[in-house]
Amino acid sequence: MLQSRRIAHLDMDAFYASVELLRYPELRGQPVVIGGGRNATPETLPDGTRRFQRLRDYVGRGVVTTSTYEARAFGVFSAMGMMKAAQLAPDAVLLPTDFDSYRHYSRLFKAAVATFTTQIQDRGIDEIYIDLTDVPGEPREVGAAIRQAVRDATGLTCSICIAPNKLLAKIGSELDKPDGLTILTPADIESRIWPLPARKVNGIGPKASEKLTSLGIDTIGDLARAAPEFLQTHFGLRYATWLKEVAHGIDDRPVVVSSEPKSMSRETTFERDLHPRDDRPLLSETFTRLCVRVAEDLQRKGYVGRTVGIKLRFDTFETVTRDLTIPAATADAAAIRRAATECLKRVPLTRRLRLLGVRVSALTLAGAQPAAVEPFQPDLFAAPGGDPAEDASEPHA
DNA sequence: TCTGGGGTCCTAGGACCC
DNA sequence: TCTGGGGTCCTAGGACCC
Repeated sequence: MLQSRRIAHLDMDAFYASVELLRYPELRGQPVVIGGGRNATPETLPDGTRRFQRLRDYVGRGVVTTSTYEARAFGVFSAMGMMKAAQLAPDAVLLPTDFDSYRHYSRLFKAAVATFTTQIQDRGIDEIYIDLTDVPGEPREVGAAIRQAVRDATGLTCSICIAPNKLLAKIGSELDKPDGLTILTPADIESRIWPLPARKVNGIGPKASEKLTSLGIDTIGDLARAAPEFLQTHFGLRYATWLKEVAHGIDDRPVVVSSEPKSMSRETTFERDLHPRDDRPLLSETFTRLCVRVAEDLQRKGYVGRTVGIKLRFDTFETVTRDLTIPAATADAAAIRRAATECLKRVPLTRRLRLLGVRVSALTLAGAQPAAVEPFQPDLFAAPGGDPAEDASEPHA
């Protein structure tokens, strides 16, 4: 029996928007939306006041990255198209994303938490899991101390849940958001977890929750009460088993302190859909630029990769990928472009393109001596033309 | 008034090997 | 003149997350 664990999930409150409010305190209390990119940078007037762009002035294909709680009151949430958000909250202030700033504050809050323990799992720029099992003190006191340390280091608030595992900690950190501290024990599952929509479980996304709803399963409690055979019929054994476990708050996944990247990619959505023939020069230039950027990312981080892939999205939003594994891992832009071009040849290019992407996966550390490109095989010494048995096994014409 | 960009993990079929 | 079966790699697509 595994020793009972104490796992925290820490989630920064409206992180990007809150960082922007540190820079522009005069926006506090207003609906503010981050996203869209291009040219939403505020203008500073001669008298020192700033003029902000409003959401109503936005034109383009961007989506909302984050919004303040005031903007959310208008129904503006992450991943919503900006044009739609502008309909809902035309007077909201629009700010461009500034990842450098967010990364800066991300490092600050993670460093603050690291003074308590090294058992931290990164979950992106604004959230972490923390294994507090070996950190002394009552959960509520430890949680309060961490939140205070984060606030002292950044001026920002976060929400924390401390629970027996990552599943419950993740669900729980949302329960008293923003600026919340939640403690969950197994005894709280029925009262606090079961009433929640199944969608709140990390791993049950839009597709699965829609299917569950169509089967009459709305809440996590419904899931707990559903017959295992019923779930298995509709979701397969593996997923059904997992659904049952999460409904009962069971999750043994460890807090993973470090991990190696598996892939690196760059992609871009065009401002207008591009035609493979008419816009060929622009497409070609973009293609090269994406290869160069992926190569730079690999080199900067010290990785090489063996599998090169492309991603195309057509004007219909249909998306296709192709990839190719090459003999030797590389971080060279030209080599990546050559392989990506081979991939491109395997896609019929007739429709207009909305998006183009380049990815390198099967990564290894660049410093590491590569495994022999071709594993040594006695067959290598066979006569050209390969295995003689091959001809013998050829079917009769 | 359509839907960003950077990732991870899973599934499934075919090739190929033993 | 019969079609087993396990393991691994490669490829494509899709769900999901932040």
